[in-house]
Amino acid sequence: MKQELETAVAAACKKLFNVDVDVELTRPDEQFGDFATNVALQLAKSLGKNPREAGTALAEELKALPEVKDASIAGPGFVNLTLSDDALRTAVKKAPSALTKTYDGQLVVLEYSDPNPFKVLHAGHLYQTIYGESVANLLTAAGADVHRVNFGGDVGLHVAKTMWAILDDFGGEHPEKLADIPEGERAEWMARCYVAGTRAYDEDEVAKAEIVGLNTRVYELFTSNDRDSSFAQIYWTCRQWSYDYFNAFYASVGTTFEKYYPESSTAPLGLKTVKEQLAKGVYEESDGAVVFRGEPYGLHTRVFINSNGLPTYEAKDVGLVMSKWSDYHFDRTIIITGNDIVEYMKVVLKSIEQFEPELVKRTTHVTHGQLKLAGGVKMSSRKGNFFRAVDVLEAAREASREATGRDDEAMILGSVKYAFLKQRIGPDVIYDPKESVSLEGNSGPYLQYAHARARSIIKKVSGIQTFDRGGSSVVQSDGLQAQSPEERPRETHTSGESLDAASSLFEAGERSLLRKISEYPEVVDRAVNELMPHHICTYLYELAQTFNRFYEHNHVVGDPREALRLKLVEEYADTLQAGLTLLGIAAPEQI
RNA sequence: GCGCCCGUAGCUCAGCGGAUUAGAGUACUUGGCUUCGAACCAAGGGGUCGCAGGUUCGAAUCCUGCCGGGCGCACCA
Repeated sequence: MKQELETAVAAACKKLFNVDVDVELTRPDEQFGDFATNVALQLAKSLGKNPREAGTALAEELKALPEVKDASIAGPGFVNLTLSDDALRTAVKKAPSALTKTYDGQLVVLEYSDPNPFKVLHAGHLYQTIYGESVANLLTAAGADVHRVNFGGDVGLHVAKTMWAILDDFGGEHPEKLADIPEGERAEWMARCYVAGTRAYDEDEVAKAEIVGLNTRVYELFTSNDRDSSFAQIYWTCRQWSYDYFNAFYASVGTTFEKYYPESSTAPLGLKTVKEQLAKGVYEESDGAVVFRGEPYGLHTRVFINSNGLPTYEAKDVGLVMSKWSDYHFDRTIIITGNDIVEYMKVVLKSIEQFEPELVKRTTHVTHGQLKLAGGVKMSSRKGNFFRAVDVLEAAREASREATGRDDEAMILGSVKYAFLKQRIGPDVIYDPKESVSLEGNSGPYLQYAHARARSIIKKVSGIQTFDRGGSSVVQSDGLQAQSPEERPRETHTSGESLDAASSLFEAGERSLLRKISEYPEVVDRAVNELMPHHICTYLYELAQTFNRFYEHNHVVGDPREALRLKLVEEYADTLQAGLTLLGIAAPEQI
């Protein structure tokens, strides 16, 4: 609807003023109308006209459009448009198919979460998982073929630190002692070892030297394909424990990754690529290391291969990017990480751009801020007072129990997801468990409740009217693309009245709700284009408020306009559900 | 020191390809449940949009400088 109107407004400008303009319609305050444009203000100068004059002429011209009930000039020169009720109804009916297929047929590789084996899944990983999953849903809705992948360090210094602490704990290379670690405590035990290893590395010179040695040994497990030595048995078992834990955790929050790219697999390719490009002059040697000089591009210099000949994170990332490229030949790849590595990533990508410019052109790096607990508690995975992914969920669970006395997992997950997603991606996120589980205000549970309440109205009516249709099938039916769309309510109750009432088919409250529902595709489009799900959150909350206002003043069941209103409730519930689904949040029929 | 990001109501945030009277939530005050789930709705107080310039008919939004906060700047990830 929006696009058609924009085209029509542009055409009107062409006709009236003989100019080509890109018209961007906005959604003004409801009192002004359904859409607004400021083209008159833009054009006034070049046309040498008074903006109100130009706007008045444009408004007159637009009144002739069949979709437009009213057009008027306002303020300095805005043209406000009000849709006809027919146009509004059509817009809502078409809403599901109105999504712009921005990514139609494109293969998109989405990389997020990226936890390291041998370390803990921390709160940031959870944030990325939730955000990434929502982006995946958005892209899919926009027509993309999305592949979720995950990158993580199964080699590197952090692994050596954990391994050192394990060996220290076991008093040597005793893989048989792994059996003593209870299954449910494996992940936590490894996290503790990492902390112990890190402390030893920082405080004990001897341990530090041993850890550096272990780092090389871990790499050698791969080059020599060692799976049998005592050291290898410990390493491979713990590595698998990590991946098992990741998979279980992701499943519990509703994500499945198609592919893990362990660093051990990207390191050789990265090393090879960097060495090749070293020969071609992209990288250069410096103090025994291989570096990329970023200064000519306004960036800084980074080490890709250290002076021991081992690939650093930089080289592994080169390998990762190259692996994804050869595996998928994607149209676009989106990498989601914390914003502490923005500059780092620029250097890595700039270096790759020197030999694979197309690949870099297709890469988007999205970053987010740190997750903080309300109250200003700081966390550090190094010190061991880390804020783990499970801690976030546990905090929500506890707050929810306190608030409702219940333990509803769908609601708890919805709380956390919504709390994370409602904020614009980028800045730090302050998470307040109590607020997130609150049933009042802009929260996940509020929306889940709003949805369940609407479903219960529908259920109630279907129970009274036609036992034949069955409650469950009614609520399951997708009203937005329903087989029996708006005709039924219209003909039943309103078509007759509408003929003499020149004003409108819908009463004010009904129209407000309908108008709000009609915005859905525009909001999703925007969220897709900006990769920002928070637009959907803002919208859904406004939608629920609009509905509650309608519901407060308009009876549905038993009203002469019941059929039409019921249809509205259905459209509303379907829209709410669709939006929540895009966010990765469950919309139960009952809570 | 250099670079990147961020400063909007007490708190947490929308709005930032300029524009119709700066919006929500929360907290506070008040009113509304014999009626479809009140987990709701309505009303009120609360803002020099960090500060100062600039561009513009018009700036929270764009540009410059400053102040405040976060992060990053060679062999960690």
